[in-house]
Amino acid sequence: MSATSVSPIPITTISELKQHHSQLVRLGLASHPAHARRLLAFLARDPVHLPYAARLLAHHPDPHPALFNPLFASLPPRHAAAFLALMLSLPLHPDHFTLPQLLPAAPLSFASQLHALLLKLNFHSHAHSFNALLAAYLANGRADLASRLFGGSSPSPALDVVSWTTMVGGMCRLGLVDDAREMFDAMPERNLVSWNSMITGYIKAGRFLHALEVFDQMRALGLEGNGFVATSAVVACTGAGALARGMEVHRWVEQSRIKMDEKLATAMVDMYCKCGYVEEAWRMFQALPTKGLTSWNCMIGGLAVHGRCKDAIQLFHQMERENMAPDDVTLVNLLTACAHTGMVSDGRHYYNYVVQRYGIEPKMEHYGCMVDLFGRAGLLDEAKKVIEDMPMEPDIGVLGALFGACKIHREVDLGEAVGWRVIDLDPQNSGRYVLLANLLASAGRWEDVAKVRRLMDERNVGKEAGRSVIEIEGEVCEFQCGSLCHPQEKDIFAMAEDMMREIRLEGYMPDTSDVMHDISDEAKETSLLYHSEKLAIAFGLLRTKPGDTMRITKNLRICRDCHEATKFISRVFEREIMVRDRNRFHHFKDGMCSCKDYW
DNA sequence: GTAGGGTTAG
Repeated sequence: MSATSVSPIPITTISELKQHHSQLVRLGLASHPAHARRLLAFLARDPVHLPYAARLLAHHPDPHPALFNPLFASLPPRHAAAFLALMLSLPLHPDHFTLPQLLPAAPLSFASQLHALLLKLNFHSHAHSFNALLAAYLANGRADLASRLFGGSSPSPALDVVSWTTMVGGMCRLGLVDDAREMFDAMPERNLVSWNSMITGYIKAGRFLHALEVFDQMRALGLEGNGFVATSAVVACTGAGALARGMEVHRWVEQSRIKMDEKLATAMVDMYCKCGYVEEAWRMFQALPTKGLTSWNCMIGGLAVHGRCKDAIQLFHQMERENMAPDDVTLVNLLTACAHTGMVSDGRHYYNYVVQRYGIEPKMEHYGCMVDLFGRAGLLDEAKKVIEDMPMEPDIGVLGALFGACKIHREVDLGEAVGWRVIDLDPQNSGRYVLLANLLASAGRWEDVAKVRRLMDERNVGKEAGRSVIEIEGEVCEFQCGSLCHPQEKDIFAMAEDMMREIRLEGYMPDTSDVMHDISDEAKETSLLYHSEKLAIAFGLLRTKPGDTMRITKNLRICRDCHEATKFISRVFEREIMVRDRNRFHHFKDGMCSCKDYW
């Protein structure tokens, strides 16, 4: 009788399984691989049935690795290890599928046991097993063990392009992007996965310009690329704020045979939003044949960072009309839109509405948004109440939002208390020290400012340097606070000084309240002049003409003084200036900013 | 069946 002659009754409960099993036993079919696999697949779904599965395997007349292998991938490592022990005790040898199934989820100690097994079985030269072991060490944060295995000589491993790519990707994930780059450069052969791994590695490290360099290098070799590489390139442009480069990637995709799938298109929508070209993002979004949840979220979030709160809300309603249910990200984006425009009552309304209507359980980030919404608006008591009433302990982000609000509204007492708490929770984050020092400086408490600075020194927390990127005629230039290394540096400096002199004549007054040094006012003003966005704007003025738009992307938040100065510059020099800071867009035109000074 | 892509407050 053939195995398929028994009609496959659906198995949904354990009693059904037992009935089915006894029927198979009567027919003498219980050991047939296809039936046994089906029984095991059901039993593996719940740990309470594992002893049953173990009995079935232990008494199988002709056990085969193919019966065990599917369990290894579906069971938690602890149970998988028990079944491996059973397998070895039969004794049954693992095959070439066994280790690749076991290794991806293996914690370190299990991985090293499997390493020993790999050597014993002489699977060292089996690329799949060997690469899975490399990946397991990397996944456990052990680049050292992976490197030793990779470079090992006895017995010499079979390295293929996947081994190299596994190392590159794994080291990038561990933050060892420079080591990964060395490996990447040494690769004997690269495929598109390798190129993409290196590009995404730089993206994860926030080194978008390096990511784009690798992308350029790939294209210079005449390689065609695919949707993955294209998406990564677009994401790199998004991170860098490089609109012209992003548009160039867009053209490259259209000229090549790369298919514009939903992920790629959504990445482009995001790129156009975050590079300041919302209209193009909108066109692409509207043209999407199918709009996934992520696409809606991207577009709503894009409107939010541009301060277009009403448009974001309108789009949310359109989303509802098209029967797309929002998720927790949608809610974050909606609340951000409201928070950044001071629309407190709308924020409160949509929070309640979305949570109730769609059954979204408010998470930490939503409480953070609400704290931000109230705090930014100066309703610090409301913000504190959100924290008191939330069902969990506030995390660093929620407290950070409250702290940020204290900084905006110069709430020195509360801010100091929250600031220290936030610093204790995340002592390596330089931004919090700087914020606290600024807050104390604004109250003239120089001794305490010095205390904060000393603590930063003791803990070896460097202040993150301000960096601004400006793209001129497709060329991406980066400026760093306080340092100029550009062929035109003298001209840029002279321009920066001219620029400040001219806007002063128009009424600009330097705002030195954010300078945390106890130095003379003149020295404070000079230190402001070195801010990276001012240098980038000065460079932009040299290279553009009145009526042009400049786009600047910076890594930190724009300071009060730069914000004020840029408003004047936009009017006096007749330029539109878009600045994307860490949080949002500022669109300066005719002496005003799109944020209406609410940020 | 070991390597790679889109959204999220501060």
